[in-house]
Amino acid sequence: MKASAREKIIESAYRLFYKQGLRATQVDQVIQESEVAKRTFYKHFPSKQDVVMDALQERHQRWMQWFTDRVEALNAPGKERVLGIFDALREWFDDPEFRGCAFLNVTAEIYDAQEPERELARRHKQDMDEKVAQWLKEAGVEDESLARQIGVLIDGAIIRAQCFGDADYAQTARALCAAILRV
Amino acid sequence: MKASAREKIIESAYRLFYKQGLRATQVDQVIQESEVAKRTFYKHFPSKQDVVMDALQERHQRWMQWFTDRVEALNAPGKERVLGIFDALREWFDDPEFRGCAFLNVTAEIYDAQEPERELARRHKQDMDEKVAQWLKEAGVEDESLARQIGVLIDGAIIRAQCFGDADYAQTARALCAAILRV
DNA sequence: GCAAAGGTAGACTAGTTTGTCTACTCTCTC
DNA sequence: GAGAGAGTAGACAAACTAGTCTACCTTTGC
Repeated sequence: MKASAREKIIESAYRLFYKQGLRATQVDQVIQESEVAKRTFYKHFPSKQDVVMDALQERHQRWMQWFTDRVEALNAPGKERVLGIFDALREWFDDPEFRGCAFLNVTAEIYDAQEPERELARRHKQDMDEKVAQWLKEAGVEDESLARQIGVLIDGAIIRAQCFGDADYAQTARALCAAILRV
Repeated sequence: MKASAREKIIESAYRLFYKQGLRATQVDQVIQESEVAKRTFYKHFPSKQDVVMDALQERHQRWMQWFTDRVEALNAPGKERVLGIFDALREWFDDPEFRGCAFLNVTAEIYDAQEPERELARRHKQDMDEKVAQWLKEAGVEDESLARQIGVLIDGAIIRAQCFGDADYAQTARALCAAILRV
């Protein structure tokens, strides 16, 4: 069952855009790595931005899936599940491929907040926050401002882990989270 | 007292690199905005990276100065001064020119952690953390892990404010900080 | 068995971007 | 008043990058 050209392109784009960033990755590089003809590439994606958007959508879906699965797989009850977020993050930070949150990177790279990539980044964070809010609710936490606070903790931990290459920031944020949950 | 060509270049580079990012800003744009001859530019800065590094150094110095001054100007005692960090941040977030932390942006844009720009970004955060640690010490807080936690809060607030264009994240992080300081 | 859909190799175009170079001017200081 | 130091205008070279195009091949469903 061979992968279609489109799938191969998305796969390479997914990898390269995350690894190197949007601007630093050339269309030719994506074409080379996906082992596809230039013509074929442009048949599927009329412009670079098209492949960027598709790769980001893919990233969003896969990341949310991983995040949800990983946290729920810990099978921890109530507030412990919320703390489990940071155990999942730690695993991510330890991955040698880890290079921060693709969407925070996009936010830093694209300066115009109106661009569709930026819009997607906001939606990604919103979806993440909603998942957190759901877990909080399931844990019996009423205070709705907590999801927002935990959002700050998650992104703070991600950016610090990326900046310093220090996975322990997951633990740092976990301790903060435990404090506000009064666990 | 006219500004020297070098000063004009640094000033434009400082502004443009922060506003648009490193890769998105062309040397020609810096030259145009600084109203300097191309020849003059290359006499002072043999390559783009040279002007990038100098502009980032400038940014680091000015930001640290602003941060220190602003927090200390609040003239709040003890732990209140530490909380004042987030009041200062709020003012920054409200600035229409605000586009996140230049050094977190660099971290996202430059994927090779060995590059000198990335090294400078780490030093910037370290200097910031040291300042926070100093204020904590002056507030009589013994726990040394707190500076690290507050670092996460600061960067989490910055990145969220940037992503969503929502200055209220300063308040969100402030509340978290108050919780761990038990104020 | 054939038409349509999907894929291929890679030359080529047009525009951009970094950096070089020539030839010249202005303004101090000794 | 002459030479040094700093600056100017902008043409030019070289490399890179997004996207186009021609001509051809391979698989698959009917």
